[in-house]
Amino acid sequence: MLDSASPLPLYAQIAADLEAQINSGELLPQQKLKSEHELSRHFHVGRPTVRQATELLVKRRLVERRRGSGTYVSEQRPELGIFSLDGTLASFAHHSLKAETKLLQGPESRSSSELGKPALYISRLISLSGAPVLFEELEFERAHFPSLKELWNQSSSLSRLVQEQFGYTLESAHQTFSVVACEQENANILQVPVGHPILKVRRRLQFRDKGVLIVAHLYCTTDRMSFTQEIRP
Amino acid sequence: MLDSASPLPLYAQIAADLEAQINSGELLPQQKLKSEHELSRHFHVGRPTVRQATELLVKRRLVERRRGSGTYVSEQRPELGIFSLDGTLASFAHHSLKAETKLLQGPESRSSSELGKPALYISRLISLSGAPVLFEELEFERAHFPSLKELWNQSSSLSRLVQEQFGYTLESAHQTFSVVACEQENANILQVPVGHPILKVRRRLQFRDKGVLIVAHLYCTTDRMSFTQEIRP
DNA sequence: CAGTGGTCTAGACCACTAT
DNA sequence: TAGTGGTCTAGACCACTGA
Repeated sequence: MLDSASPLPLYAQIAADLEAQINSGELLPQQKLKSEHELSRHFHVGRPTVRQATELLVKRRLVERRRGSGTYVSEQRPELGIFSLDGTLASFAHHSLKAETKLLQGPESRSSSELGKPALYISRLISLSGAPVLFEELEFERAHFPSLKELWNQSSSLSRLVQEQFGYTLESAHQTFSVVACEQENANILQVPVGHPILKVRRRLQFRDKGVLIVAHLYCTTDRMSFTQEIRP
Repeated sequence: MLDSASPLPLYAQIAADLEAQINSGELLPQQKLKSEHELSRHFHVGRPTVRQATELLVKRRLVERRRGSGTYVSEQRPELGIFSLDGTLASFAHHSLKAETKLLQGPESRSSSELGKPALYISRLISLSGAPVLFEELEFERAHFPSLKELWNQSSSLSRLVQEQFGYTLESAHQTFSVVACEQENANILQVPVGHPILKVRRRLQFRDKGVLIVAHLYCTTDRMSFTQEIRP
């Protein structure tokens, strides 16, 4: 079950195990987890180790503890708004909006003006019932994402890719908001008149020990769609 | 030193003690804290308790742990961008911009359309070297902020007021971004032509066990000033 | 009432850092 | 090598919840 020799600490392995049970549906929302004492016996570890594990899940709001009662799977899956840190695409899935994503330019090499280093460029367009609402340009520092072209999958979450495939830890995100007049090229893509005011967001993602590895520009037509974000302190 | 009878757990008391030392300047940035073993002896508690305490400070980025070396006071005080959760005003202070804030309408009672309950209304204008850049309207659920008029202080941080004076814990913030044409009233205030596109942000602040107690509307002239935000996962 | 999570102790071994 | 933080054990007492 658990591997003491693994570089992953026991509590992280336990957390991963519990998370897998939640994701697989073995543990349903509002369902009570085994008590800490039971888990302690089940995994053959001390209770503090179990607590370290559930602590991780509590912080990620996958479970909640109720004193005197038990630990329960959270009712609501964490909802993500656009401009969240978890990626642009993920935020649509939770709103039962049928958003179509179209990759405009696949991963291709480019010299980045913002990263100051060779980069991989991706642009995509997200539409809602046929109307374009969000045009997104992304640049990845190429040296840190060697096999991005192969791993790239249009339907998967970009943030998950970075986290799970490359193992980089997002430290912070810096975003700048401005209202701009839509330029010719973007006007064609977003199907708005040239000069139409749109929301532009410049996003820079900083990773632990790595610096800024990803920059993105988002162009949003807020008259067709509300863009929301949810933040937790 | 520590009070075992206090409802505040020991680790929280220790964290508060260390935080006070940092804020008072007793502990300077980059300075090393006593080792966990030393702190354990000093406070007459077990080392896990000390770790629980520093864990709180690590999460708030006041200190950072370096394995094999020690625990150090963080170099940078956490910086805040506008649209952060820590309030609108605070974000200017860290950018060495001389922003003037003018209270347009003092705390006054109003029925809130958004909160659905009696509210206290405040509006203020923030200018940069004479040019208005941000108009902010705030509504507080009146029943939860009884003495806001008296406690209100134009220069102090609003978020600190809520946290420290009223003791409410911010749970999450929900923000919606849209580009709108400036209406007559706001156009006068922001000194832009009627119909000029501006960034509007609707912000709802949710507090633990209380629900949404504060809603705000921000109107930003992004052509005069960049609005940025920094988020940490 | 029994069971739960919240807190805490007094140790232990390890990997890592600095000297 | 000595000291540090990272992890873990095997207990303990408490306040709280729910039957």
